[in-house]
Amino acid sequence: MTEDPRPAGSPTLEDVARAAGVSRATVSRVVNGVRNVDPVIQESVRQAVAATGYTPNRAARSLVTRRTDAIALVVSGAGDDPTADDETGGGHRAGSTGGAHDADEPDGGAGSSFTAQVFADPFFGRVVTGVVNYLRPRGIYPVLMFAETSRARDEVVAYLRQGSADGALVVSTHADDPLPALITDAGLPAVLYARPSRPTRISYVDLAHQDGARLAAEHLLARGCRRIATITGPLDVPAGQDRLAGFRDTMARAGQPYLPLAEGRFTQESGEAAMARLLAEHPDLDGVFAANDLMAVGACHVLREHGRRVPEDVAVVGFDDSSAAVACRPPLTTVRQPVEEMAAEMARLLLDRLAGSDRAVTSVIFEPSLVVRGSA
Amino acid sequence: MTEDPRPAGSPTLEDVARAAGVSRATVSRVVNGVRNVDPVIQESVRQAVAATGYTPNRAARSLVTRRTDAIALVVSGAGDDPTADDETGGGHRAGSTGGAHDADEPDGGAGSSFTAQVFADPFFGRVVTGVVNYLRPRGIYPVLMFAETSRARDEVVAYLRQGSADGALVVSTHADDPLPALITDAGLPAVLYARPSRPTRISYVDLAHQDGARLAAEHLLARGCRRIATITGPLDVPAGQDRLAGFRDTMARAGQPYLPLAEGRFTQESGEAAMARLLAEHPDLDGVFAANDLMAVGACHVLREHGRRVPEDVAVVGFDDSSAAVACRPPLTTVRQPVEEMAAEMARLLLDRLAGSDRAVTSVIFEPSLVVRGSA
DNA sequence: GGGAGGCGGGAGAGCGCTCTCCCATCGCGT
DNA sequence: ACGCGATGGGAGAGCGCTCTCCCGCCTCCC
Repeated sequence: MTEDPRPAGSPTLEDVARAAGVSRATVSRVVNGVRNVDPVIQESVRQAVAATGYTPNRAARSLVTRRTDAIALVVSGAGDDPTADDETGGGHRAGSTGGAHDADEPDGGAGSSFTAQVFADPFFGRVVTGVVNYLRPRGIYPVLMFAETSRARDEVVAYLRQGSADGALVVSTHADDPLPALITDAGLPAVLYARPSRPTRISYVDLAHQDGARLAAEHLLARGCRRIATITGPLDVPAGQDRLAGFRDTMARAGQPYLPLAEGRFTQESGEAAMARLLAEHPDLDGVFAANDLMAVGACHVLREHGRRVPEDVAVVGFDDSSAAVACRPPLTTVRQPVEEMAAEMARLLLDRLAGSDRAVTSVIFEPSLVVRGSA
Repeated sequence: MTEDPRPAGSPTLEDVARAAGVSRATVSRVVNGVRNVDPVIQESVRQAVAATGYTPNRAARSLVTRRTDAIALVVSGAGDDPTADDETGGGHRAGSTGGAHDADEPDGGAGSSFTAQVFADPFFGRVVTGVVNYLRPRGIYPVLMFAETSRARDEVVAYLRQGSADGALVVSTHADDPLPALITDAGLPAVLYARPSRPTRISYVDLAHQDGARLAAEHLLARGCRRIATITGPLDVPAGQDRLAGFRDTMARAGQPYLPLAEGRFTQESGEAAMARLLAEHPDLDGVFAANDLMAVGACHVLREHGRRVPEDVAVVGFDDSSAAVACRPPLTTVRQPVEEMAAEMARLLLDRLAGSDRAVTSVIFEPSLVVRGSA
C-alpha cells in the first residue's frame, strides 16, 4: 500500500495546501492575492508553491470564473469565398483564381491563400505588433484566426461562444464584412479596426483618412506639382473611399477639379498596373498620390521603367508609413497611419469592455501625419 | 415561484439532455460522436442541440480531457534582452538602445520592438500561413507568443505548464536560444523550425541550406560570372553558416577558393551596407549571392545607386523566394525555401506527437529549389 | 428454452479551481 | 465585563463536462 496514489500529473491546489498545512481556499487566496492573509501563512504558502512547482490549471479556473484571459485576433474579409454574393467592383468571374477556394487543401501550401495575402501586406504585422505589445504585459495572448468564408466566420463565432476567448479584435479587409454583426448579434464583446461600412453597435478605432489625404494633396501642391493623379484603394471600402474623397476635395479646393485616377487593390501589383494606366493616359503627370505604400512602391517601379525619375520628374506620396516606405528607393514620402498605436488602443477598448460591464460603444479616431522622405 | 432558476448563461449539456429527454451522457456521446447511439435518439438530441443553441464549454471539457486543442506559436530569440549574456558579436554597451528595454512600455507603440522586427521579415508571415492553413481544418488555432527576454521565456513555459495550450511550435531567430531546452526540460511537447544550434532532443523541420547555396553558386557560375561575392546571414546561426558553407564549397570546387564576403543580419539595411562594403573593395564584381531575399533587395538598390545594372553588370541571387523577391525590380532569381510547407509539416509533427504518445524525435529536411527570374 | 454476450443508455464520480458561507478569534467601545 | 464588528481561515458546493461503471434488453446459439 503506497500512500501516494497520484504520481502523475502536475501538482494541484490540494497538494500545495497539504504541503503548507492550510486549506485549498487559503492557497487560492494567496495565489490570487485576494483578501487579507496572515503574512506568515502567506510566506509558507509561497514556499509550498515553489516546493511543489505548482501552476494553476487554467481550464479549472476558467470553468468557474467564466473568463479565459485569451482574446481572439480575427482577420476577416472575403477571400475567395464561393458563397460571396456581395461583391461590388468588377470581376464577376467568380472562382477564376485557379480553384484555390478549397478550405481543406491538404497542406499548408499555396501561396495565394487568404492567409498568405493577408501577410503580404506589412499592415497586419503592425496590427499584431500593436496588439501583442499591449496585451503581453497583461498576461494575455492573442489567438490568431482568419475568417474569409462563411464557414470560417461561423467557426469564429462558435469559438467565442464556447468560451475559448473572452472577446475578439476584428480587422476586416473587406467592405460589408458580415462578421462584426454576427459577433455582436451573439452578444460577444468585440472591437473593430476601422469603421464598419454598415453602421453597427460596436466600438472601433480608425484613422481620419480624409485628413491624411489632405496632407498628401497639400504637400504635392506645395511642391509645385500641377498635373497630379491618384491611385486609389478599392472603392468599396471606407478607407479607399475616404482617402480618395479627402484628396479630391483638397485638389478641387486648390482649383484642380479634374483628377485622373486609377483604382488599385492595395497591392503592389495593382499599383503597378494602375500607374501604367495613368501614365498611358497622362504621360505628362508630375505627381501621384497612392492610397497606400505598397501601391506607391509599385508606382515608383513603373515610373522608373518608363524613364521617369522620382521625385524629379514625378513626385510620389504614399500612405501608411509602412516598412515598404523605407525599403523603397527613393524612400517614400508618406502619410503616417499609427497602426501600432491604433491596434493597442483597440486592445485597450476590448479589455475595458471586458473589465467594466459598461457596454458603451466608443470609437477612437487617430490623426495621420505627413512623413517627408525622398519621393516627394 | 418560477420554474427556471437559470435565466442567464448559455445552455449546458444538462439543458440539452432535459430537452431531448435523455441523460447528459447520451448527449455528450452524440456531440462527440463516440460509441453507438440509437439513430432516433441521435436525431432528437441534435434537434435539442439546435433548439437550445448549445455550444460545449471548452474549459469544462479541457478540465477533464486534459487537452485544450490549442497550440502556441512562439517566436523566440534575443531581442534587446538586458539579461542576455550570450551575445557573440560586438556591442557590449548594454542598454545603449535608448531605454527601450522595458517590457512594460505603456503603449503598443515603438517601431523597433522585437515583435515589429519579427514581422518586418516576410518570413514569419509565411510561417504563420503554413501553420494556420494546416491547423485550421483541424479546428485548432494558434496562440501567438513572443519570447525574446528570459522573463518572456518563463511566461511561455508557464503558459504551457498551466495547460493553456497542448504544445508549442517554436521559431527561433537567434542562435543559442534557451527556449527549446526550457520547454523540453519541462516535459512539454514542442517542434522547432530550424535545427537548434546545440543538439537537443526535439523534433524540427529544416532546409538543406547547403544544397540551396550550391544551386545559387552553380547558377551564377553557369551564367558566366567570374568575380562573385556573397552577402552572408549572421554567422552565429546555422542558416547563416550553412548557406555560406554551401556556397563557398561549390565555389572552391569550381576553382574559385577566394570568396569576398560581407556579413549581414538578414535585413534589407544590412544588405545595403554589406553591398556597399563589397563594392568598395571589389568594384569589378559581376555576381552576388545574398543569403536571403531582403538582403538581395538591399544589394540591388545599392548596385543601382552605384550605376550597376542588374543583371547585366552584376547578377544577383537571393534566398527564400519570399514576397520581396517578386516585389523587387528586377524580380529576384532566388533559392526557394518552401516555408509554408515546412511550417505545415512542423504543425503536423506536433499534432502527431500529441495524438500518439510516441515521443520519438523526428526531423524533416526539405530540399530547396532554384527559381530563376530577372536578377540573374 | 436458457445462458452468454453484445449493445445502448443512465448514474455518478470526479477534473482543479473559486467563492460563498460560516466560524473562531481578536480588538475595541461602553 | 460583555457584546459586537472586523478579521482571517476552513468547509464545501458547485462550474460543465467526460468517462467508467453498471444495468437492462435483445439476439443468437447450443
